[in-house]
Amino acid sequence: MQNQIEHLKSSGSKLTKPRKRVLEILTELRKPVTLSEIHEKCGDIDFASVYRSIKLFTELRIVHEISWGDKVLRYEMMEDDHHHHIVCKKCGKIERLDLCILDKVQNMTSFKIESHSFEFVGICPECK
Amino acid sequence: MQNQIEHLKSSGSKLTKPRKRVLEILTELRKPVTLSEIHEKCGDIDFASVYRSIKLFTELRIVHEISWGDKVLRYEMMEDDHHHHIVCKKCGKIERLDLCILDKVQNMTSFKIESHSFEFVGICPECK
DNA sequence: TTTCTAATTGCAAGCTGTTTGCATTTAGAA
DNA sequence: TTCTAAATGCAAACAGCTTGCAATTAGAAA
Repeated sequence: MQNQIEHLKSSGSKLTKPRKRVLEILTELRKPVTLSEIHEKCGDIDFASVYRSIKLFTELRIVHEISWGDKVLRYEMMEDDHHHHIVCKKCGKIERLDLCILDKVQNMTSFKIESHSFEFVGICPECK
Repeated sequence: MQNQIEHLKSSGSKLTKPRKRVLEILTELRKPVTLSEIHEKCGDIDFASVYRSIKLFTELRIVHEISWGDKVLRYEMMEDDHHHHIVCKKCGKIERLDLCILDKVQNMTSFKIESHSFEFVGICPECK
C-alpha cells in the first residue's frame, strides 16, 4: 500500500482518513468490489467520500474500474500482473483469469485501444 | 426479421406495433444501440414499451445485451456470427471484431460460462 | 508546535437510466 | 365480430452515481 500512498501524495493530493480507509479495504479484499461494498466496510465515512476517493484513485491509476455488465461498477487495486475474472452468478465466487489477448487485438485494428473489458459470468462447480 | 417474428410468436407473445417497430430499428441499424436511441427512432411509442420489448427480446435471445462499461446498456440483434466491438470514445464509430476466445477460456476453468464481455474502447484513426 | 489555507469532507439534493403498478387498449383466438 | 389475456401508455418509483456548498482538516509554513 506504500507505493500507492507515495503516488497519491506526489500527485499533490492529501492522504485523508477516508482515502486511507478505502485503500486499506481494497488492499485487504484484493478483488473487484462495488462502491456500496466499500462504503459498508468504511464505518462512518460518507458515501460521497468513498465515491470521490475511488474516482481519484482511478484517475491516478491506483485502482482499476471493472464492468461485469450488471449495471454496477466494481473497483480493484491495480496490480502488476494484468488479469481478468470469471464470476459465479449464484454465489459471487471469483476466479482469476491470467489470460488476455489485448496485444493480439491491438494488432488487428487501427484503433488505439485505451481500455478493454474481458469478463466472464457463469456457474461455479459448487453451485452447479 | 422473419425468423425473429416466428420465434416471438411461437413463444406465445403477440407481435404488437411497438415490438415490430423495435425489431425494425434493430434490424436496420445493425449495431449496438441504447434504449434511448431506440426510443427516439420509435415515434410516439412509450419508453416503457421499448424497455419491455427489449427485455422480452433479450430473454428470447433475439437481441443481445452489451455493456461498454459506461453505465448505459446497449442492444444488438443477435446474429449468427459471434462477434465483439471496438468503439471510438470520441466519435462513437464501431468496428466489428471477429475474434473471440470463449472456447479457450471455457477449457481453462471449471466454471460453466454463460455470458461474457469482450469489448474494447479506444480512439479511431480519424479522431487521433 | 501552532497557525493558516487550500483541499477535502459530510450532507442533502439532483441526475440519469432503468423498472414497476395500474387503468386502458389491443392482438389474435374462438 | 366478439372476447379476453396480453400488452401498452402514463406516471411514479427506484438504484446507483454525481454535485454544490458550508464546515472540517491535512500538512506546509511560520
